[in-house]
Amino acid sequence: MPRKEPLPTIADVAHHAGVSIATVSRVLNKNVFVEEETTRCVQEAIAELGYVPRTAARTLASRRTKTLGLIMSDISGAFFSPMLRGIEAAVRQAGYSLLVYATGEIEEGRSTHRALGEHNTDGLLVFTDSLEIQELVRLYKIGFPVVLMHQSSPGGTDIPTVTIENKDGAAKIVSHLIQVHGRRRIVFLRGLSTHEDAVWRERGYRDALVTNGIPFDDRFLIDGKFNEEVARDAMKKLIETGLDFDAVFSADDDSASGALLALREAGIRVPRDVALVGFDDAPFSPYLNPPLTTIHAPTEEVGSTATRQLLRLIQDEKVDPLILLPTELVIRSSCGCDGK
Amino acid sequence: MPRKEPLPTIADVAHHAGVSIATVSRVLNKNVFVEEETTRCVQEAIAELGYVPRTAARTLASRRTKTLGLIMSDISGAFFSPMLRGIEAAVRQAGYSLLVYATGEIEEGRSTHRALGEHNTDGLLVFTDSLEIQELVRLYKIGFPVVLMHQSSPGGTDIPTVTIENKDGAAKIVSHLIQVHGRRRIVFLRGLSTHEDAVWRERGYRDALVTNGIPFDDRFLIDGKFNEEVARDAMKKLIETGLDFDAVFSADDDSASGALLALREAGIRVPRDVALVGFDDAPFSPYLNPPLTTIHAPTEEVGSTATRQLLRLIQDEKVDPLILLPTELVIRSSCGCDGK
DNA sequence: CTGAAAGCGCTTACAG
DNA sequence: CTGAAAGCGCTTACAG
Repeated sequence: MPRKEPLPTIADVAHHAGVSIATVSRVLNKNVFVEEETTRCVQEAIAELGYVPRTAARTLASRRTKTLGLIMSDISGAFFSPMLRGIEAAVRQAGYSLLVYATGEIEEGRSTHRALGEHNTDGLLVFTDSLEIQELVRLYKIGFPVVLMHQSSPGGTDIPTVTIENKDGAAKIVSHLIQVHGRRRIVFLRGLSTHEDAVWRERGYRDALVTNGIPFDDRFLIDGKFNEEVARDAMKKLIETGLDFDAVFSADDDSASGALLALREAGIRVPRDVALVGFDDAPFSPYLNPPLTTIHAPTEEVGSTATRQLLRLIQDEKVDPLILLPTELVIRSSCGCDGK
Repeated sequence: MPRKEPLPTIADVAHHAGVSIATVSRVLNKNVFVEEETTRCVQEAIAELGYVPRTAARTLASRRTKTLGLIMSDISGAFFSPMLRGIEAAVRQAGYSLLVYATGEIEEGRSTHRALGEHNTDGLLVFTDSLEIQELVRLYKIGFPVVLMHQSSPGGTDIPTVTIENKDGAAKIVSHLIQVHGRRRIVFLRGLSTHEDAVWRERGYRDALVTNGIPFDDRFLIDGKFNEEVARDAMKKLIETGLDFDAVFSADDDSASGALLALREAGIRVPRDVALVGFDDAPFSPYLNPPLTTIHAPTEEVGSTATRQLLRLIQDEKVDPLILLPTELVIRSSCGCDGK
C-alpha cells in the first residue's frame, strides 16, 4: 500500500547532476546547446529520479499551455467517435494535450463556470451549437484562437470554420434517387433545424428537386432531428397519413435506421416499395439490411483539419476562413442499386 | 481583426477593487469568509475586467491539477462513445477537467513522452491494454491514483478495477441458445485474446456448454478480434469448411454484424438456419436485420463508476478493489425469439 | 556553454 | 475579516 511521496523537482535533478536548474531546463527543452557530457549527466539524473516536469510550472513560466480544448454539446451519435479520433490524433502528433468538455444543451444563463478558455488552453475547437454566440464573440474580441466545426462564424466575427459539402452531397444523393431510380415522391426526414448541417442538407434536397423539375411539397417534409427514435416515430406517423411516397432521404444515418425500422414494421419493402438513403456514412450503415446508400461525410478529417487550422492560428500563421471538405456518394442497396 | 491583449491577472482585479490579492483569491475560492461589501466589490471588478484565473497558476500554488486523465488504446468502436460519455459527465459534475489521450497500440519501447501522469493530472483512468504494465507499476509505487477499466490489476499491485460481468453474461446468452432454442452446435466468435473481456466471455461460453452437457469442440472456436471485417472473414472461412453449426455467439456486436453479413452472403438464414447472438448491446444492434439478441454491457456506467472511484481515491476515501457491473440479456429476434 | 536571479500568477499559513 | 509575504516549479533574458 504505497504512500504518496513528494515528487522530484527540477532542483532535485540539478543537485543530483551537479548543475544549475537552468541547465536541466535546457536539456529538457533542447532549445539551447548543452555540452554532451553535461547532457548525459542530466539525463541520467532524470532517469534515476524518475523526474517528469510539472506541466503547471512549465505553463506558468512559458505562458503556453500546450493544450487544446474541445467543446461539444453531446458525446453520442455515430458522429462523435470519428471526429474525436481525428482531433486527438492531430493534437497528439503536434505534442499538445487535449481537454474535452461537453456542454449538454447550451448552458442556460451566463456560463457560470467557464470550463475551457484562455485560462487553460491555447485554443479551442468548437462543435456546432456547443458555445453561446456571446462567448464566441468574447473569445474573438480578445484574439483567442478558435476554430468552428460544422458551424459558420457568427455575424461580426471572422472565426475560421471547417465543415463539409452538405448541400452538394444532399443534392447528389437526391438526384441519384430521381435520375437513376426514377423516384419523384421523395420524403425528406429533416435534421435538427438548429444545426447548420440540417439546413444545408435541406437546401440540397430542394435544389435537386428544382434541377429535376419536381415541385417542392411540404407534406414530404418531416422532422427526424438527427435521432433514431424521433425519426422512427415521424416515419410511422407519415405512413399512417396514407401519403403516397416512393423514397426517403434521411438527413443522417441515425434517423435512416429509425426510418428503416418504421418502414419494415409497416410492411413496406425497402428498396422495392420505398427507396431509402441517408447521410454521414456511419460505421453501422453497411450492416443495415438492406445496406444503406448514403453520403460519406469525412468526419475524422473534419476533426484533424480543424485541429491543424487551430494550431496554425496559434502560431500566427495564415488560416483559411472556410474549409469545405468534399462529400461522396456511397452506393449500397437501399436505394435500389444492386449493391453487394 | 483583434490582437491578443494581455489577460488581466489577480493583481489587476485586486487593484481595481482596492483590496489585496489574498482577498480576491478568497472570494474566488469561497473557502474563507469575506465581508459582503468587499465580496461585491471584488466580483464587480472581476466581471468588469473579464478576469478568469489562470489554471496553471492555481495548480502550481495549490498543488492540485483538478484534472483527470483518460488513457485509451483507440478511439473507435461502438464502445468508446458511451464510455467517454459516462466519464466526461462524472468528471464535469465533480468540477474536474478531463484530458484524453489515445496510445494506439501500446507504444513500443519506454514511453518516451509521458503524455498523462502525475505531472499533469490528479489521477488516471486506464482502459484495457492502453498502458504498459511497467508504467502501471510505477504509478502504483509512487502512490498515484489510478483506476482500471476492463482490466484487472497487474500482479503485485492492488489497483482498483471497474468492469462488467462478462462470464456471467456470456453464460446466460449461450444457455438461452441451448435451453430456449435447442441449439447445440454453437460457434464462438472470439474477441481479441489480449482483452480480458474476451477471455471471460470465452469462459462463460465454455461454462454454459458444461452446464448443459455439451462437450467443448475447438472446431467451433474462431477469431473475430472484436472487429467487423475480421469476423466477417473468419465466418466466411468457417462456412467454407462445411462445418455443421446451428448458432453463433459473437464476443461483441461489432463482430456479430460482420458475421451476419457473411451468413447472409452464404445464403444462410438468421435465425432459422443459424441463430446469432452478440455481446455489448451496441447502439446499432436493434437496427440490424434481424435485430440482434445480445448482452447489454453498461458501458456508460463503467465510465461514470470508474470516475467516481478515482475521485474517491484522490480524496483518500475507501475504494472497492473490484467492481463488477451486472450485464443483462436483451432478447430481440436474431436468436429465434419472436422479438418485435 | 553555463549560472544567478527575476518572474510567471496564483494559494496559504502567519500575523494582526 | 484582511494584508504582506513566502512559495509552488518551472523558463528565460542577462551576464560572464
